[in-house]
Amino acid sequence: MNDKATAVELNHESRLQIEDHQSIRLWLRLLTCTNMIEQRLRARLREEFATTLPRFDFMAQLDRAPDGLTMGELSQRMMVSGGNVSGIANQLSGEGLIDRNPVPDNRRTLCVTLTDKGRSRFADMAAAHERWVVEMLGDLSQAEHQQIMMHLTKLKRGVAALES
Amino acid sequence: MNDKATAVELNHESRLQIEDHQSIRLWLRLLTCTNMIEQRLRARLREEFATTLPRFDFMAQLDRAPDGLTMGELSQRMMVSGGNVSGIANQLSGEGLIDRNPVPDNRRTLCVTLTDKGRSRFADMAAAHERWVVEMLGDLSQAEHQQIMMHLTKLKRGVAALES
DNA sequence: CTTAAATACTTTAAATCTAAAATGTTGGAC
DNA sequence: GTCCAACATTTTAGATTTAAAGTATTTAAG
Repeated sequence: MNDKATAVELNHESRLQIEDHQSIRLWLRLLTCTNMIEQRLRARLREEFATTLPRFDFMAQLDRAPDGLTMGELSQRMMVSGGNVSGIANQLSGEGLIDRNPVPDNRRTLCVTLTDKGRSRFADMAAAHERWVVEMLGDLSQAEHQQIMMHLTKLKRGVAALES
Repeated sequence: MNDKATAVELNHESRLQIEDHQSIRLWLRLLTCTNMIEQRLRARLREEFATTLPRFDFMAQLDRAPDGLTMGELSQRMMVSGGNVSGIANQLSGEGLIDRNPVPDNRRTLCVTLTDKGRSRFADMAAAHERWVVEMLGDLSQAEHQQIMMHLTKLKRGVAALES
């Protein structure tokens, strides 16, 4: 990338026409920010840990849930389809990073947990991941953090409250 | 989806442990908001226009650039890989929605424009798309809009300014 | 002029993702 | 108890995505 200033201009919200509405602008700005961060995290995970964002996300969800999660819970939390979760679970299970445990009272359900190996592997990645995120969001002050959080919370509630 | 309140809780930032840092929380909240909006837009585009978000985005970029865009410009603005843009261009070209014009001075370059059919098709989708976005972001006041925009602008600059 | 590096784009291979169908399980109505 | 709808997951088929390799063109250095 030759010219950073140019690169910044050449994404979603560039050259919006004046009559484009404010909501659209806000949505495109949100999308651009998320994409920029996501692409950097994706590249770093690949370069430094030879893994992918969905695999990292899968393990992150499990790390936050010491009692394990069902496949359905993982699907909801990762906001991806169930079939997708099955595929990633096959990989991680094959590599000995997770266990899929039967649940006594319900033979339909699987409870997924990190193995010791998985938890230790994730710990390394999580520390780096946090450094990267802090590096990217570090320009914002504590107060700004809180304001954006507040606004995004309201936004999220509003979207979630819509029907369908 | 049975219980909206439950669904809202069961995504990326749920059950974060106390020691998780604020930047991570903010990033996950950003990701959740974007994903929620993106999934709704994706579903609506499929249901009502039998198209996909990347195809819509491709046409939106062209609609905003009356003189056309090269494949490389499209790739940068859409923030996706070049190969991806090639594939979508093949589809849209096959459906007569775009033209790929040679550029006199540079035989490597293609200048992509919307056809009349493409521009008219896009106009319908854009109107609906804008309604959907306004519906989702409508809870926020004018002042809140401006504040979030300001913050996201700062965030975007900060991320873009990082090396690599 | 010749060659090599850079550029613009396409192709390829592999992973991811989705929606929908299929499989197996559970629970309640009757 | 039987049946049927709901549920949890996997499988399938197809589209999308990416990174990297490949092709063709341009630029510029020697």
